[in-house]
Amino acid sequence: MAQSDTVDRILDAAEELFADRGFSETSLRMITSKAKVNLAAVNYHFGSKNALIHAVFARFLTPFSATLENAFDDLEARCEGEPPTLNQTLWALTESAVRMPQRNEKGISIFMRLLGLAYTQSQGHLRKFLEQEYSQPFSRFMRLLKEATPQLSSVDRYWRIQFMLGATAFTMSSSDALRDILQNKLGVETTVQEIAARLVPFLAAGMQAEDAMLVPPAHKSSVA
Amino acid sequence: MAQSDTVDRILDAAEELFADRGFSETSLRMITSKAKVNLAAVNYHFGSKNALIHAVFARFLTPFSATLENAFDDLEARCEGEPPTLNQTLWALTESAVRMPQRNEKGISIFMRLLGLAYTQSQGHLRKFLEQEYSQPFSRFMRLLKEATPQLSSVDRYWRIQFMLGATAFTMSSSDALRDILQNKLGVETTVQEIAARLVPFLAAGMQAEDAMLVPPAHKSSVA
DNA sequence: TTGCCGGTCAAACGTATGTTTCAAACAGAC
DNA sequence: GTCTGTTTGAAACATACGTTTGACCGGCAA
Repeated sequence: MAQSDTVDRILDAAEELFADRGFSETSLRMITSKAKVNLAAVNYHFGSKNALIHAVFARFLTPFSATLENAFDDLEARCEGEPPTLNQTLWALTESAVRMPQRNEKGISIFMRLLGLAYTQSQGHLRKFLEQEYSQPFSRFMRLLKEATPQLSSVDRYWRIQFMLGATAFTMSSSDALRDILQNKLGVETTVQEIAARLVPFLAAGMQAEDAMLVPPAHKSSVA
Repeated sequence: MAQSDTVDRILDAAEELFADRGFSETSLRMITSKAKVNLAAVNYHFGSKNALIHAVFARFLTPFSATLENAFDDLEARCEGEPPTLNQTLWALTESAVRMPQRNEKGISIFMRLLGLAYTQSQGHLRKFLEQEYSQPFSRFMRLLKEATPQLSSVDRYWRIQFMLGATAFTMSSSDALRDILQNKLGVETTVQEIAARLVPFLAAGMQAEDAMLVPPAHKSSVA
């Protein structure tokens, strides 16, 4: 009943509300009333709303980055010196995300949505916090990407990584809404795992597209 | 000096601040002080903050959707019954965006960033407004995409369109910052047109990737 | 001149926010 | 049981927000 209960209830409520509505649009009063906790508890246990946001991210990002490091270790061990392929690298990332122990069935999509928001919403303090705390697995991922696409120029690779990040962050940040639309329009249920499974081939194909052409194609030209 | 000046100054300031910081994080007082205009002017000329947001979008979205319809008309006319290819359709869109008359050099990236925010930030009123006002060119683009990718299932196509939107909105929305990073890291200058020229092949390749596999690949499997 | 009206201005309104305060309740050690 | 440090509770605080008000200005028609 002591600290851990209140702290966890606050984190649970905050996580869900942040994912639903964003950070600025979620007030401490919404959080504390959803958590059935006194308003002052947030500032008592966390110090400030920003610190609460950091705590929400740390709670899933710290174990996730550990899982991810292990996945990368395994991958590199299996490859015995050969650099892992692009597909392998992307799958190591998505599998680590999907296989994370989840607090409830919405765990993964909340997780993804929060990451998308972190990129999208211009919360300077959040970006600083994430860069300070989790730069290592991020850099390692970037290195693996580089080794998996030696045919790309640095500039091409740079931009294509941005495109991948964008497709991922954007899709995940609105994945609930997108799933709803899909269900209403086509009557199809979708899990986050399936979205990820659709996303990875898209990213891999885009990443390995023919060299970017710097002029529009002639009329009536075909693709491929 | 009369109405138009104040109205435009408010729109200019709001557009830039919204693109920089998001909607909820931008107060009317920030806007009016940047625009050097009295606080009450916003409510006088627009009625409310939400209506101002709508006006900001309408100012560039209305001419853009007209330009886009023309580009699609031209494209379909040139194709004489044959459905335009995916590459042609994507180029028609990007060219329309890039060729729009811009108020300043940041015009395009602000434009893109706002579109990304509209999708990402959970502003129900905005989504409703955009759907009501601009459903026609959007539906037409969707139809062209569908005809250009008959091999895809509806569900695959739906998700891949989301991935394209994400890569585009995300990249363009932060293209200023990304360009700066690129210049510092690699010493390369980049224009929005060049980014678009890199983006289109990435999108086309991703859109036409092999069917999504719903399980991770076996170890050490290659891509392509 | 007079009257009017679209536009601007400083000031205030009511509300919601994050944060702080301080007394009460609690737990565990002695 | 008493003491001590920690956690909760209701209330208040200061601030920022979107919006409204009513006085004021300037041009223009009558």
